[in-house]
Amino acid sequence: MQRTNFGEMACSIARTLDVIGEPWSPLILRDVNVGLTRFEQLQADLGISRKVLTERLNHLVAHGVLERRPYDRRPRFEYVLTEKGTELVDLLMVMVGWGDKWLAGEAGPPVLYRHHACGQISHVELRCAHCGQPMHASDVDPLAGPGAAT
Amino acid sequence: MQRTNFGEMACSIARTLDVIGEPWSPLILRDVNVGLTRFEQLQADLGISRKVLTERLNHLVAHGVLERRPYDRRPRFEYVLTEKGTELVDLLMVMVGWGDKWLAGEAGPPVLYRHHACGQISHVELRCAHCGQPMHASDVDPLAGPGAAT
DNA sequence: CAGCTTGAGTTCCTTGAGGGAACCTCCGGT
DNA sequence: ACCGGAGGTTCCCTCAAGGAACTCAAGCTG
Repeated sequence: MQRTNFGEMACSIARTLDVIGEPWSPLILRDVNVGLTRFEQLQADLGISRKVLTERLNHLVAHGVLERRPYDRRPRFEYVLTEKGTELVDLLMVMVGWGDKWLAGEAGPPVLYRHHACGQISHVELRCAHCGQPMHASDVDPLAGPGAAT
Repeated sequence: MQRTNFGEMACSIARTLDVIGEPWSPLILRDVNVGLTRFEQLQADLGISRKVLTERLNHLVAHGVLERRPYDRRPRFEYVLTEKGTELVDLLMVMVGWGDKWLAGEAGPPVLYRHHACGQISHVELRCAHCGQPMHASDVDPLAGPGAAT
């Protein structure tokens, strides 16, 4: 499958997909985020092929999303989120919000989140970083930016 | 490639990936969102194989993200976002935010967004739907929900 | 009416990524 | 010296992505 190169496109969505666009990567980040940081843990939890897991981890490390570091004198490694990777978890939280709302069905969401600041079970909402008002697709106008394609 | 079935997992991230987890789908939604709604337009803009585009569109329609509807007496169709699909665009906006910050490089972001409410060039930020304070991965505790795996 | 055009797919072939299982290697413990 | 476990690597097989050619229906053109 000669996959199209998304990283070259003049689009931040395509570029982001070049980093985590293949379906295992978000699940790897989810697991790393909750403390499943080792190869064997990830493989067992996800049921992913060891070969593919190796590829994904290398890819995520190469893109600066994860950091591979030893945790023993033996050759043992764990994968931890970098700052760049931690900010990607925002994306996961939005996926959770959408999946909980539209795909959970009668059983309800599999996981709930309690917000530290208010102590309530809640979910994320998109706001404008400038004025704090809600900011969805219909609330913005796109303009050509400095990095626009020629 | 006998792909793993993400839809069956008790995880809203995996379920969401089952719907838009393959890398073309977010780009299709992006295009549909900005008015490229017809088969030929999508194919030309994305450079995607016609076969794969057909598969993706059918998949997105089957999952209620897009609606296929005729726009002529001839057999001509356009794809429009449903409410479910429109809410998925939030995910794209978060991807844009991350890509702009971490992947745009020296050229800067390819597209800027002006927020209607304040008129400023801005980007999205995650807030708690309950109290309005910032809500990121480190600000929440996960709890087992009603739909948790047995 | 015959023929052309256009949008929207469908078919077919080739390539290569994902799955799965077996294998390898390094190192500390006994 | 042997065992065992973490962290991969190698191998083969299958099936999805790419790409180009083909089809089909409806309107338009002369």
